[in-house]
Amino acid sequence: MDGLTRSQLAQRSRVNLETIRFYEGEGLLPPAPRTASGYRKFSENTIDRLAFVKRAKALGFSLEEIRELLHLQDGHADPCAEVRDRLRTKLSVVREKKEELKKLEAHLSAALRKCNRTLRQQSKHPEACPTLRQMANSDVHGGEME
Amino acid sequence: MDGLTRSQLAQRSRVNLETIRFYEGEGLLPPAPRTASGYRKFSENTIDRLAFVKRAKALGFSLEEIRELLHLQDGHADPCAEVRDRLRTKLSVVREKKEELKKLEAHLSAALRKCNRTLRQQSKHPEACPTLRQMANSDVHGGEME
DNA sequence: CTTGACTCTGTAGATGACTACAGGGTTTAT
DNA sequence: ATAAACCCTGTAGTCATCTACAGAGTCAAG
Repeated sequence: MDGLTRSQLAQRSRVNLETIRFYEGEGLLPPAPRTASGYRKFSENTIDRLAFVKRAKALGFSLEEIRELLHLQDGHADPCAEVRDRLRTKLSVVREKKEELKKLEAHLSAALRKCNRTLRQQSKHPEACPTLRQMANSDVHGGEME
Repeated sequence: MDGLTRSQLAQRSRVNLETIRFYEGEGLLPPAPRTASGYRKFSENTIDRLAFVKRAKALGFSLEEIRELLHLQDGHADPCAEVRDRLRTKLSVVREKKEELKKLEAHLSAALRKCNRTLRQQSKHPEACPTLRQMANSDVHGGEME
């Protein structure tokens, strides 16, 4: 028999049982088809969808934004031109995030190198580790964000 | 006279007035030095620090995690080896996020290309735009995340 | 045909991250 | 020297995102 129950889906995708219902209500999952007695039956690919939501969340997208991404994905066959515009917007957001992460990675790995250097020399003079200082100002772009 | 008032800092870094006090309380900003009458005086680089917080938030880090990043950055001269371990952990988190974003970018730009192709041909047969379908399953890594 | 595990709905509680007062002191401009 | 514009603290309210009941129905095993 195909179709997962809510708790099966919860286990398989490692989200809370109640969260599934919540997501359905929020439009992040499509309304699940029901059995005669009203039990939800989820298809396998709901697992993928939940994984997608999880990943997008971890990248700093709100549920609202994720809903948009999913609608784009579901190809709610709009006047395609509008879809394209939204895609462009999302794409630029994603690229900005990538840039920010690149900077952050650079800061962290520089700090790590410094830290390692210090540790290697610690046999001679213990103490110290002036750790890392300013990794904050990755360019102070006078920019909005809201 | 040097030192920004709370509202000056708020304006310059485009965060809410109250958020500054909140962040101070949460340890995301160091306790600001005060004037004789108890007014806070912020240094210029607090602006950078707030910018850092904003960026990190947009990348999906919680305030808790950001506090850790900042502590690392402040070089609270710990047994350096422990700092290094934390740096490593953060670094791997950042790299994972980068990977996820790369996938997401690929999905979105593929969708965009498809969308554009369709639009270019629309003179002949309007309608259609089977938009994008599955960009969700970027590999179904059977993985945790919490 | 009962019992225990599971489902449903609706609603309330929890957590993180702000945001907005209220009541009172301080500074500045007139 | 008084009003407007700020600052302080403490506390309460808001919004997003879950998470946990409570009360009632359903299903599968013994």
